[in-house]
Amino acid sequence: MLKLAILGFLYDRPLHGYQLRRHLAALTGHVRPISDGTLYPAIKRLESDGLLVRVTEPGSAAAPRHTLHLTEEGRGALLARLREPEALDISDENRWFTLLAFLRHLDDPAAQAAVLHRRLAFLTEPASFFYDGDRPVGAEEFTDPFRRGLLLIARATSEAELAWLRATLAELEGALTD
Amino acid sequence: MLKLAILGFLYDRPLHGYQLRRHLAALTGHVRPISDGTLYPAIKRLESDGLLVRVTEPGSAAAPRHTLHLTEEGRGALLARLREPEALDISDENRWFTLLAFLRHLDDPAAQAAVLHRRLAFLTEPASFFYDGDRPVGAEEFTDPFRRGLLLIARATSEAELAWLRATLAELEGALTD
DNA sequence: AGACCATACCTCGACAACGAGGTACCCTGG
DNA sequence: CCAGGGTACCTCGTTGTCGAGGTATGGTCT
Repeated sequence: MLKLAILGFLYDRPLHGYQLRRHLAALTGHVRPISDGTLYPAIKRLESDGLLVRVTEPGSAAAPRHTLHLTEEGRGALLARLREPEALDISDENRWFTLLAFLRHLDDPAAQAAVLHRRLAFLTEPASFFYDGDRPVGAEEFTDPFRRGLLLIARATSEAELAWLRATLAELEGALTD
Repeated sequence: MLKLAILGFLYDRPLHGYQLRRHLAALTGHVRPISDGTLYPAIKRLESDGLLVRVTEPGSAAAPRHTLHLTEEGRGALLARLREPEALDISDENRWFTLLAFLRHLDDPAAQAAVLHRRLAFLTEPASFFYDGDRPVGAEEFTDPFRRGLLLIARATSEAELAWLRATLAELEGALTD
């Protein structure tokens, strides 16, 4: 997820580590802050994989800033990841949101629509949170307000997203046949 | 999160590993499946921490089943965790949902209300996903449908949850003053 | 009898993420 | 003049998670 977000932000423009940290903090930070001890090793991994290069800028600020530039390989890696996301990128809320934040980089409405279709399929799949043996237990059956709320919120969330997905798919696919 | 879920399920009734696995699969599995290589070491950790005991049942099924029973310490650990959740339990959707699933075990409406208040405070905190410098960028400003959708869905989700939180808090606190 | 699947449990190596700590510089205010 | 805070980067040990693999038994289908 971190890898995806780093590539996504750098696709727009080169940034140095600290700026990247702030962008990441805005995107996912209020939910799950990323620490330095996570970010910098991740950058190193991406560098040694050849997805980005660090350009040292001697001037300006306190410590020597390493501006991070995506390589062609890095740009390709991002696009490949966006085009064919892993199963977890589709199902996990946090990862899906990260993917959504950068899906615009994929400059192909058909491919974008395909990704949205995968999310649509995931959300319309029947799934329950609780089972009594093999029988799914619905929200109405719970006497405690918390599990009832859990199911209610999950339903409201997925309905809001489904509405958006269907509208956006119609838009994208309308543009295709023009 | 896994620890919380294991303790939560075992609080209701003793289970053996395989049953636990199925309960976990229902609760979080469609979003983020847990593998055996995660579950069994987690059980061992809880055992060596004295939070549960394994009782071997020689009869019935294929392999000897180890039925897992919470100890008094385990029950206490769950209640303590529910009573004073970590910051990530409040902010991270997945972890919050897990917490919500077991909050009924906390047999004290005031403590339950306190936890909901923390989530309420978190959700009403102003936070934006994207910034242009220091200025937060709103949904309306994006031309790409994906970031716009991201913000729209996030808003719808949090509104649904806020409505439920407020209603449930009123209920819980109404019960307190009776 | 043999193949196959579900049940049930476990280990191992690899890796991602974390927090705590450290280094070093600049600027501002007392 | 120097303390404190922001900028900027990095390391290290610990923990959690994963996937791939292994072991074993009971039941079903052919």
